Amino acid sequence: MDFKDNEAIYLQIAGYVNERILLGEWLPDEKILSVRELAMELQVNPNTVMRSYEYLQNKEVIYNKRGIGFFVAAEAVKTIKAAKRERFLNEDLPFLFKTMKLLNIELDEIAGRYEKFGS
Amino acid sequence: MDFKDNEAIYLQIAGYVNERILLGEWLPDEKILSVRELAMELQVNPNTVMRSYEYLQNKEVIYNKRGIGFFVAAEAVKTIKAAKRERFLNEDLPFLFKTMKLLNIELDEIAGRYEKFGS
Amino acid sequence: MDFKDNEAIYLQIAGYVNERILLGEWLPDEKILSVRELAMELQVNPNTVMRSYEYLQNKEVIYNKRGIGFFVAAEAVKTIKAAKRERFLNEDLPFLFKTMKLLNIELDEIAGRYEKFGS
Amino acid sequence: MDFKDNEAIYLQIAGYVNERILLGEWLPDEKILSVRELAMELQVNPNTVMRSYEYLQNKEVIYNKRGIGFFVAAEAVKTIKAAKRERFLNEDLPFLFKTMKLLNIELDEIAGRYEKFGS
DNA sequence: GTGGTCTAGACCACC
DNA sequence: GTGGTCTAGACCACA
Repeated sequence: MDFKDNEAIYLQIAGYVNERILLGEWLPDEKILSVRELAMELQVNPNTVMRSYEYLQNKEVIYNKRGIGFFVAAEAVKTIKAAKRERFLNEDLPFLFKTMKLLNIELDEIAGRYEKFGS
Repeated sequence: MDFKDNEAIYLQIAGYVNERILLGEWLPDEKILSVRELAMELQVNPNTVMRSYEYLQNKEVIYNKRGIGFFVAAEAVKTIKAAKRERFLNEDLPFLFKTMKLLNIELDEIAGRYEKFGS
Repeated sequence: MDFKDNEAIYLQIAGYVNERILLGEWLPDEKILSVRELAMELQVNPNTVMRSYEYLQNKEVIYNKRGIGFFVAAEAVKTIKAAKRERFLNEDLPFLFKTMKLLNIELDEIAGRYEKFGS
Repeated sequence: MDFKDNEAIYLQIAGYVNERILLGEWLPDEKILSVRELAMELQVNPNTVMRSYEYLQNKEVIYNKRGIGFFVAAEAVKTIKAAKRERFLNEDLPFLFKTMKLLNIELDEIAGRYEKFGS
């Protein structure tokens, strides 16, 4: 994993953890990598990973058992998707529509491109 | 005008200037507000507006006559739209499609919301 | 039994043992659960229970017979209550009064809630 | 200001800021000390103050204007008091009542001490 | 072993 | 000047 420059590393790590949960690699109530382990794996300072975990804990995506480690929250997938949906509907879509009107792009064209869209 | 938290203010101001040009409020080769005037209007530090103008000058949306002020570039509208189109096709659309798949949102739903979308 | 997040688990376990003594479930000079047994019961690492027992031993609530186990001190109930009273008068009450003033809560309201308070 | 040992310094600083707001020393929408300034004043590392400010920002007690500083939220006093009330009613009071029953302390006695309570 | 906190010092974008 | 992020390294309580 390599990091983009325009987003804080700890947020990118949080996103990375989200992905692994969404992909089902890390299951509910399963222990995730310890702060030090993930820091090693990502070649990053443990403090930075710690910050990601704190962030995810606030978002209720992971929880902590003291002295043992961090665990995937039971509702993690639901929580993550809800957050993404929220953002998509309230921010991304309106922006999209506005841009479409401005550039005179119709839904038909979008649909056409959607067909061809693979991944 | 109030500013979002997650984007640099000078970029938001640049966007605001783009809007006024696109809306035809500021016409080609017309002088736009001076740095100080716009700073007053937006309740912002003049340095910040200056930075926006420099940014827009780089993008060839405005140009400068020394000692007089900044002016809308002749091709400003075309330039702005080209940039937006570029970004729309290469970044926004792929993101849209990816998110739709992830959240199980179909084009129908997008279309439905597009109908209701006013402004 | 499940543990709160803001207090060390070994202290919560100590409190739990206190409760059982106060409730008369464990009587003076009676053997209490072994470290391993209580650890099993509470789904906790034996080290942690050991720490609770050491703590209670310091407080003279329980005592140890080497090779046999831990026993409720003869004066355990008196000791526990004295400690609670001490803390109540010197810490809890002043805090109560301070908070009442700050939040404009009168004794009447406290009394009202006291009525409704069951357990 | 000197720090207790059993609570994280950044939380104690957050409490200290809360106090100053409750006392009316720092008013709504007023700029508070910069991270570096408060760090100097309290003889503490700026990172630690930063952490306090982040914490208070999450709690919506202060907000940030980028490049300018942190400001007291308009509803800060209300927010702080609501949080304190919440905790008082749901955690402190039940504990208080339980202890009273255990120690055979009646409300009368509390009332008596409340009279004498000065500060 | 785990997380949690703190310090020191650095660099950056932004206002 | 402001906050924001990151690193390095330390120490601690807890399980």
